[in-house]
Amino acid sequence: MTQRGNSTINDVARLAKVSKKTVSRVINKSSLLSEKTRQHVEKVIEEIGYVPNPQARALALRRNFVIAVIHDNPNAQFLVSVQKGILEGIKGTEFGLMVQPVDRNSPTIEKEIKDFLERQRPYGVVLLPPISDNDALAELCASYGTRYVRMASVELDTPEHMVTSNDRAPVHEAVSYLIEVGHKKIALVEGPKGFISAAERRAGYEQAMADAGLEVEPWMIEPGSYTFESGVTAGLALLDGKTRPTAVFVSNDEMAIGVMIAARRRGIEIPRGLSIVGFDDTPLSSHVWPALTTVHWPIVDMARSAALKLISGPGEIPIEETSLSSSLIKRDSVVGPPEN
Amino acid sequence: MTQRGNSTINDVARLAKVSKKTVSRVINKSSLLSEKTRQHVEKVIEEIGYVPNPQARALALRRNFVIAVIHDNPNAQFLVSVQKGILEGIKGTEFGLMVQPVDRNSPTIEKEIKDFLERQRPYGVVLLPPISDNDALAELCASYGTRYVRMASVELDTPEHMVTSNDRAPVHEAVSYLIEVGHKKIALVEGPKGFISAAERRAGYEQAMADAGLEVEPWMIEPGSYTFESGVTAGLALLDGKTRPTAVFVSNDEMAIGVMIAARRRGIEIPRGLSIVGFDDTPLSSHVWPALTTVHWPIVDMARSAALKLISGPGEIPIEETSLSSSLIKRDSVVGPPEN
DNA sequence: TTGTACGCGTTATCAC
DNA sequence: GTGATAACGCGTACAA
Repeated sequence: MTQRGNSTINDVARLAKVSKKTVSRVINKSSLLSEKTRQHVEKVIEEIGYVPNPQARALALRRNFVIAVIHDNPNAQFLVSVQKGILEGIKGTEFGLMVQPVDRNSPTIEKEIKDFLERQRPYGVVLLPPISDNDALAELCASYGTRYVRMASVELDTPEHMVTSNDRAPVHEAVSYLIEVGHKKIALVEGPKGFISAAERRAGYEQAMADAGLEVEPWMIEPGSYTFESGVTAGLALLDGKTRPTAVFVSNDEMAIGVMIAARRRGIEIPRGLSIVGFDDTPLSSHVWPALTTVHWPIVDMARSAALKLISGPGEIPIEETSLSSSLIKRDSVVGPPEN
Repeated sequence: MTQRGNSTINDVARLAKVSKKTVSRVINKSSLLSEKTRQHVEKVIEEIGYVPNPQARALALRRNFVIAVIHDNPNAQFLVSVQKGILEGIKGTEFGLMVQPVDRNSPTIEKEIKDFLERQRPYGVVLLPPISDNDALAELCASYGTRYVRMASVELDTPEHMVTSNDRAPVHEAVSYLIEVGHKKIALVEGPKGFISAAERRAGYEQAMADAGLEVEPWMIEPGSYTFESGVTAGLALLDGKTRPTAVFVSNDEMAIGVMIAARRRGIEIPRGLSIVGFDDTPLSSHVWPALTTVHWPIVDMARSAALKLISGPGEIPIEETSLSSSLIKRDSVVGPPEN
């Protein structure tokens, strides 16, 4: 088969007996063109199967059509949701999506990102949590003239550079819900130290407890790292402690599943013996037994919004997505506390 | 902050009082250079913070440094594993990874891919199942001079264009294992019609049954679509049937989790009441209760191998990854059949 | 070992 | 409306 895309704008110009610029105008749908010329040129383009070379365009325009997501996040569902959202955002445009993982704990993280930026020069990047809270990385992007948007649970930057979810309020709602159905001994499994989202979710928990006049005792709080295993560990610690909680808010779904497993190991039935609320609303959460009550986190929407912010011109502010609020999804992992 | 990467090779040449070509040689580490000149030029590069423009390079070299994964696969864990493998394969190179989803059921799938190829002109693409079995799509890539590698369960193309896993043998092993521990009424939950992997896994099942002199009766086979929900449906159908299986091989983990849920709904304990074997060995499979016995599918290795095939020159054949065989991971979802 | 001149395929300028 | 001509920034023959 003859290889496509081997003809250039010059070939078209020659065959159509017009100038390169005219062909360029046809391609870019310039309005200053006689209908006759346009049709003629389009016919030639069609005939020889010409397609513009994106690399040459990128050079001439001094920009390419690539946006990248830079992350240090091992959670598969989260990553795919983000990619889905960004792809929705750039759908119908010329943009494509690149993915670049980095190592948060590496001392060379800045160099990793630098290298990536230099090698690919994406038009824009979206920074995912937890590395999105690193100001130095954002500045690094800026120093290359690369547009960036940061996804986080707190406003860390100017609005044009941020897509923010409010984690605190929905967690407050979730914990309040536990309190409403009668729980008093409500534990918290935290996210990793240093993660903004972890701090926000903890704040929501503490606030809800305080608002209800419930004291948060030290044994009620277990550390976690957003992984399944850490959820199991935290769950076991909670269940093996002197005092047992009757309910627990777990800072993400994956850990919540871990807590469920821990409960099973101790022969505790959920939700009778322990009510659980998670955070994220990953597909997983409805695939376990019992289905997990959790906070829906609008990752896809956030990612779409981020993409739109990146590709929209400086003037045209994208319509603010108003549905970026999280909400409590009530399923089967919560009931009132056991009588006693 | 002054913006990086705004200086060009000409600036360096002028300041260093050498020619562009000499600078180019320094960048590309040509050996034909006096050490003195090299150091001098490198100093200037350092001073003005010059970094080569990748778009210009791409134009001059007539190739960019992007490889893309094209897929129509909704499974998050699978996608992320593939991305991980590819990224491992291109680590240390100049390549970056793009992601392009397409709609398998859309009549315009060829156009979608065409548009993507024209817009981005990746150096190479890896085609994931199930669309990897579409010869027309592979030819499409070839017609643009884009290198491609197809991931599948069967050799569909020449070795340079294929990364293949053998699904049949490990499924045979898995079902044989069920037979060994005493099961006779072993059901199969199939993958979607038309998927090569589904057919291969079914073949492995049937062969194992035949080898053991066990007959596969019609009620033993339930359709599925690789989704959790279809697993629940298939599981219920199996359990509500006239005859109940004592074990079931489920063609992927997600459906296997669905079958587990179905069993719970019917009050059947796993593995006592029903032994289950899955396929994939996703992290999920060890996060459920009981932990799922399953077939480990070396997706990451396959993807890495695919990337290496793409970026290696026509001469240098990459070392064949020998560890691309799947293997049975025994966990807790299988015991012998109940006595009777 | 280094430099000159030109090509890569497109867009932008500015005159016609 | 249209067309020469010059960027855009880097790589490569070929010459020196």
